[in-house]
Amino acid sequence: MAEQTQFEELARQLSAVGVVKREVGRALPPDCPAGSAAVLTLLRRHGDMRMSKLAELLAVDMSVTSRHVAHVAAHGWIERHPDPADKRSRILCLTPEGLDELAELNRRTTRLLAERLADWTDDEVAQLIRLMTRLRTSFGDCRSSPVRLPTPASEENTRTPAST
Amino acid sequence: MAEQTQFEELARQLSAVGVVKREVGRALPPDCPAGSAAVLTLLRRHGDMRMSKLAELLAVDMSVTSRHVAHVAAHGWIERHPDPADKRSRILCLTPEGLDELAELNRRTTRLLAERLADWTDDEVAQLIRLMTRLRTSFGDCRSSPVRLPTPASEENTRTPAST
DNA sequence: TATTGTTATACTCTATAACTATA
DNA sequence: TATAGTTATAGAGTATAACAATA
Repeated sequence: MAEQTQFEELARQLSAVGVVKREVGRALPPDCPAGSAAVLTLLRRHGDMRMSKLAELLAVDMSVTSRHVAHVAAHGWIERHPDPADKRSRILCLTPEGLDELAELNRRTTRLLAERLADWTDDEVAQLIRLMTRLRTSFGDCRSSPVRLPTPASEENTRTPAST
Repeated sequence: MAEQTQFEELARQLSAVGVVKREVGRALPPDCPAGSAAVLTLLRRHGDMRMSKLAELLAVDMSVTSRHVAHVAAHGWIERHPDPADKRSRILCLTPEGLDELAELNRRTTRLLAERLADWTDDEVAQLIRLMTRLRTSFGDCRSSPVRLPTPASEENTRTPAST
């Protein structure tokens, strides 16, 4: 167990990391805010899914998820198919255009981070990733669990069907 | 230099850490949102200062700083004194009530983090703090530099005058 | 009756621009 | 003319509550 002073310091770090988030956000395309980017990223990582599952992965209320998804769908980056097993549900699927947008997102964020973290070693970045993942796990965020990564090579929309 | 895949993953971690920030935010007193908490914390850490200096430490626009400061001042947690050296400026000073509020903030955030991070070692927390600090440094955030910590024992408002 | 998803409303945080007062 | 700070406005993100459709 760590000391109290450490927890105060960690709270400050959490409060202050917003400046990095904002700068990464400013690097995104103008029509793709951070919420949309998160939707696209999670859909590629976890495959097709329902709204409720996406809300769980985003760790925000489903009403928030609904708005993000509506924005992403309006741009043609995803499609909402009816769920044959439950007519209340909608299955979210990335489109080829969504994959293109995702590639552009990754280009931009990767370029920015590579520039700013040019003097970081591979191991340091890995450690930061590991500790941030663990932090989210400790706060009960299901997104921190390992997931399958679909091969981004295929531009075809061959997502697996939603599991629930 | 780290690999591209790592940067994509780091971008995801930055996007996802919001869930932790939100939960810490929910632990704050209802009349003290995160922005106010940041103002109080920085004033204690760095001592009395002008608006422009606080905006730099917060790493947000001065208009944002002005609103946070107005909220904090309305609660009596700080006072805005005229700067004899420059009539345009205002020197921000923590009040005893502000120190009390700060103590309450620290109690709450510390309790939450101690609960959630109960299985973390002292060293792990220290490493996360170190890496997050370095991350902000790499993004040019001046707040990441080491600062003097005033003795929190005294409840008297004996801040040092602003340096600029 | 419970669950899935959407919409309306409100609040926080942020940035840009216009403005006042002073340097 | 430039700078310190405030205020108005707009936009993104979030949560709660009310709602519709379905289970």
